[in-house]
Amino acid sequence: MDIANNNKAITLKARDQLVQGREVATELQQLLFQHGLGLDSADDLVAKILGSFNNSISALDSLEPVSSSSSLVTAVEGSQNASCDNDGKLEDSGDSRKRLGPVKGKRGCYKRKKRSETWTVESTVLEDAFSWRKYGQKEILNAKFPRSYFRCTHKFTQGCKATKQVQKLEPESKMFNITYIGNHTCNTKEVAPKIKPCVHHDEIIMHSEDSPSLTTTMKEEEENQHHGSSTESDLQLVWQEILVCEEEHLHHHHVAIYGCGETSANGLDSTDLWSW
DNA sequence: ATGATTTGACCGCA
DNA sequence: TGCGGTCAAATCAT
Repeated sequence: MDIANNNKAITLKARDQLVQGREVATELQQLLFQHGLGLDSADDLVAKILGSFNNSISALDSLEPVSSSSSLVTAVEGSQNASCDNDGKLEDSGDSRKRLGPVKGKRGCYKRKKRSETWTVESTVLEDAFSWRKYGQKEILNAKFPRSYFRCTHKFTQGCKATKQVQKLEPESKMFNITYIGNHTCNTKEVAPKIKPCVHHDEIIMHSEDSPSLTTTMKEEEENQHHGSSTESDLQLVWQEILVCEEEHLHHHHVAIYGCGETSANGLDSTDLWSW
């Protein structure tokens, strides 16, 4: 019944985020210009980012002509209520190695995470500033490659709840879809700074429903506040579709441009991890 | 010896 | 009921 309205709201929300992202990218462009950092590569990158935002917005507009985003909030909030029964207790899903499970000797006795802050990155490299430990891999329906599951190395020592999922996208490309779930609560002082401007993140998408801007993506790790929304997965879907679109436009550059050689704490490397 | 990864089993949710 | 996420024993790497 309300599905159409909901989809429309999601589209509007996605568009809103894109517009904000475009604005911030524009600011970045001006900053680069003003501070005389006019590196050609940086200018090119910003121009591409802007182009991607414009293309995405145009694509959305062709689907759902937009005059204003005013209806967005209420529609989204409405659907949010529908399933937002997050009681907050489910968060500590896998904190204990030995589950206090009711049935002894049974594996997989756990509480599944209901919802936490999630954002998706498409990148050609898997490593980042945090150290991760792989805890699973699974074949995903309709996916060409299995999905790998990582948790923070400090999960048990510091109770860090951050996890990430990594999935290769195309056989011939080195592009990975990396989904980060939850914020790091571990002490990361000793590790590398978060995300540097020259990062390998060719695309950054997020669907943390209330996040003000696409460019705040990686800073999400510093923010623990979260307001649940049932539209998160829908939004992610939208973002990913957008990405696929953009990817077709830009993927030639993506593979070529990045590769700063940054090292990760655990030396994750796509070639090591994905031997297929 | 210790920590990381692999992999099949199991559980929760849609 | 099936899929996706997590657990944990077995195995591998250092």
